[in-house]
Amino acid sequence: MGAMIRAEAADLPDDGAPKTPDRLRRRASRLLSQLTARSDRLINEGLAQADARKWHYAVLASLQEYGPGSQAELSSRSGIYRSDMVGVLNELTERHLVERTPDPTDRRRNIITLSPRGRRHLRHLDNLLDTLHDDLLAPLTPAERTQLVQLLTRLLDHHTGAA
Amino acid sequence: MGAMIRAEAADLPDDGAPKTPDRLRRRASRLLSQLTARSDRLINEGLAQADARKWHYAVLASLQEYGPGSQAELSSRSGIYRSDMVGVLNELTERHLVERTPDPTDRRRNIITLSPRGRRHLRHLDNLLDTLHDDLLAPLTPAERTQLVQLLTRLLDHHTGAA
DNA sequence: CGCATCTCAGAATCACTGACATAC
DNA sequence: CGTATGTCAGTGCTTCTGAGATGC
Repeated sequence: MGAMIRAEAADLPDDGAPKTPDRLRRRASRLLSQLTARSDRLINEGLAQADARKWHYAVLASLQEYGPGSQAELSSRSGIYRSDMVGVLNELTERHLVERTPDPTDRRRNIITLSPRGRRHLRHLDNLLDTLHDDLLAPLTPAERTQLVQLLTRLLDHHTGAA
Repeated sequence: MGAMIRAEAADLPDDGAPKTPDRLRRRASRLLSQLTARSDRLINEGLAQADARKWHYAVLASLQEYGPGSQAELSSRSGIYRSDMVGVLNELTERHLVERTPDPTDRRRNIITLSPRGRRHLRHLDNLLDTLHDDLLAPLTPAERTQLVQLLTRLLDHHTGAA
């Protein structure tokens, strides 16, 4: 039976003896990817109930914060690839959340603007994401949450700036 | 030009005015997934130079810490799906890092054991991962690193236990 | 019989690349 | 001319599902 094998295993935790017990669970890279898997699922499922995806939010929020822009500009703002932006904007225009109009001063470009309906939708998504993050960060105190955000921000800035 | 559009945007940061400026960058879920993308690439590329992948490490380390076990047991220990464990173990046995022998007491099972060569390889991977994590966590002090690990651990435990 | 184990085949998703036409 | 833009097609990887064969 499995129980027997497991019992044997407990008796023979190996000779080479890991320098740090439990090191598998404590590797930051593993914690990050496992937690992110959970987080992504939580966020995706939550947003799906509002007929949205996380890239929708990224684009809408960046439009509200920085104003209208070309698709290439939206790409660098939100971190989506130029090639994937096309599909996201197709979905957003289908839902009449943004408008995609040709730039008269540069006919290669489209100017993307947030529609009134998009603005309303964004408010909805923002509230939705607030509650989803409450769930995601449930075990942490407010102080710990801001600390986590700070630590992650510093790491991300370091790796996006340096690379 | 793009500069013009961007200047206009700065003048019209929008009426609805986001409750929290910069909220896009501060969403924990976004920080997590973006940082994890960087982290995963860093770790994968580093391990590739040792002809390894992160699942190799997970399996080898769990074998050293908890001793031999069936494939199903290794699955739950390391978080890999049973169906994907097959391929990982194929790679590890090809490299003679583990041995896969049928369980005499239950002929459905294989018992996986760490080979001497696997033990040596694991030591190598552990050192490699130490330096990779030094790079990953470079901007943080030792105290901050352990704090990050603690916060992430608590979050992960909460979401694996509850679900 | 129901259940567990190992295995394989394939779906679904995502980050990412390459190439093209058009316009600057 | 070299470069930027929007678009589309397709790769590679990973997570995850489903089903079959064998043995309990």
